Amino acid sequence: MATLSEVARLAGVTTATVSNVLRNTQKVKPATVQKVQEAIAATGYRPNLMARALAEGKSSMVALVLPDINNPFYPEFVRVAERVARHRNYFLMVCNTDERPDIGRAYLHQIAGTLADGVLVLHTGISADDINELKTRRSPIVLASEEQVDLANRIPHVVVNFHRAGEIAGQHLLDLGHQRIGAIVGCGLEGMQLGRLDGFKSALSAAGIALAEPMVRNVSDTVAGGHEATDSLLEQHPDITAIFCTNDLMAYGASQALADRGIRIPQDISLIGITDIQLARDMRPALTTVALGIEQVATISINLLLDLIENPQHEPTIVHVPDPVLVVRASTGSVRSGT
Amino acid sequence: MATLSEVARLAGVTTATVSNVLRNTQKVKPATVQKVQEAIAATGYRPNLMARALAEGKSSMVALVLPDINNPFYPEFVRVAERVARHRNYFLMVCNTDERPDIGRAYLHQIAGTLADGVLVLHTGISADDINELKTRRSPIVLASEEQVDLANRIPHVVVNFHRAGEIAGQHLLDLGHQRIGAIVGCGLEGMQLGRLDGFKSALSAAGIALAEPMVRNVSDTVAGGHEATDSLLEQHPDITAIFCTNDLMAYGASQALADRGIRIPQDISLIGITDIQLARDMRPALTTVALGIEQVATISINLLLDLIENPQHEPTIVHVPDPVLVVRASTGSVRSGT
DNA sequence: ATGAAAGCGCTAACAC
DNA sequence: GTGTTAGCGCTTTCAT
Repeated sequence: MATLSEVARLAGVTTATVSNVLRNTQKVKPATVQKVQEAIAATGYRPNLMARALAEGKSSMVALVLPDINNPFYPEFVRVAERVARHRNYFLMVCNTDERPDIGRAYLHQIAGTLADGVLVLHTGISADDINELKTRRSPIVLASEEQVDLANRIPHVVVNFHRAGEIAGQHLLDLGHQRIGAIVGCGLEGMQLGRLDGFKSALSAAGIALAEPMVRNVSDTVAGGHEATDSLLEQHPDITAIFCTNDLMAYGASQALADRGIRIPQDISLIGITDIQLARDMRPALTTVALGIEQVATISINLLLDLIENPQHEPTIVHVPDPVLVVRASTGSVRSGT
Repeated sequence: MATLSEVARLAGVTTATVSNVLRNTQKVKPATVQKVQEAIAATGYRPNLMARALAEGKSSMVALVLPDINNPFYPEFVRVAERVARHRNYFLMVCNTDERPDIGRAYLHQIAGTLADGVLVLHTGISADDINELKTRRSPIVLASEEQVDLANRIPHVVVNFHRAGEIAGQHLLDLGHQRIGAIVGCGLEGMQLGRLDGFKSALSAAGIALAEPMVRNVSDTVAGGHEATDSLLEQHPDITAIFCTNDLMAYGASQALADRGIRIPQDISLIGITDIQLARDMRPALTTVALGIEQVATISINLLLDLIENPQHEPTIVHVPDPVLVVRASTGSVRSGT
């Protein structure tokens, strides 16, 4: 692997000149540029990014730490984050913690400020204390799409109004006349998805309907979790007319459980999720859901991180993404007509 | 961000000693180790991995370049690759090319040998020429799970017997009595998934059935692609009794198209895929498929890459993974009884 | 417009 | 055991 000085020697100039050719083409005499470029081509030279990073004090890499790359939400997020990062000349390094906070912490310790210029942390169960401990070193860390925002911990956040999402879902079911509704709540690494449930409950109670505790099921945030929770719900409350899931993946599981029992959606039971992942569009019946705007959240999050890298702030920045919006598809219908 | 020399100064030793404490604890006197560790704790020191990589000539990072992180096959692959890499003390850097070969090439040029000690390339449409051009520099590149293996290009390969997978799928449908079968073939970045189709055809012709060309559909390797292809197939060949898809994602799309038309699986039409992604298990009816053994392929691939990094070979290594296996679920049934 | 030289933070001989 | 001394490959003043 050719180095800068080999190129320099071959071109009959010094490394400084080659370095200049590599970025500031204007400073160098055209004839020299020519010679240097020939030498680069001849040697097949490519800059050693590690050495450059050391010298510049900046790696142009950012890390995205996430809990479960198999949960389709994350790949969708990664795709847009990677694209934005690339356009801003950063590499995106995806770190999967496999749902283990200790792995997330290890990544953070090793990477933040040494391999990556900044890191975006997504639901990995890493505590604010862990992050603040790392904050001593000058390398921004931003938390995206957190369930609950703690302003006291002084960490930059991108906040999604999950409460509102739950409320919208609840309101939609109420509008369709549903009153006996089961709720399936995911429990990710950061605990129950309580904001979403609270929003849902508040919509119901505003309409004078209290959501009985036994009609709530807490399960893992997976297809299997949604399936089990639905089975349990159906056994104890066969009279429910709708199921609310705090995310689409569990709603997909719920739809399978209903299909397995020959229960029709939405004629017998309506189903609503939150997020609007691709699967929500692809499944049959297509899922009514509350779209969080993955593309928007990802774009805003990665841009915030890159902005903070290039332009450090003293005050922790909190960015709110636009409110979620209802997307009506085929999985919800009126409680009476069954349409 | 504290550096080695600050730690050294604080501990009253030199950087060499601190460096030794960081790896070869045995060489250093316990009392010194103690002092150094206190200094490390006091300063919150963490090694600068870029500097270390420069000095060691090895970054302990490997890159995984893939075309579409949204295709569920890849996250499943990534999850196991990351885990294996982590256990072998490497970071895994996931690079999504968004189906664009030029992005893949750019990643390779920038990363191979400078940021990463090696790179694993998955179906990204990067040509062997591109890779061989990079090969000058000493940093292994391995191609995993290629559709077709070209031994002449002298690049390490992990090969999957796609032909056999197609054959197994064909045989299964034949065993169930199917004769009029539609085939949906994905066209990824590396062209049609021809090995799989060839295997399928060879099973049929061995049984004396020729697969008519018009019953083959080439489409993009997505849910939507599978859906469209199924619509087209059904319109021109309403009498088919089974559909073979070269992967599960398209089979999922096919199942939606069938559901949309009120066609029952497997009573009216049987459906079989290839790969065995999670979705194949989750969908209803659960998909009969030919399992490629994602976990196995990923493990073998990443291990090969790491082996080559730690132990360079002159001859290009070709590793074959075990043959695919049939997984019978609910989407296929006998052509007569419709069971 | 180009060269000389210092240094980014760390590792690795080799002395002592 | 611990210190000294070179680099790793690049960028970046500062001279010339």
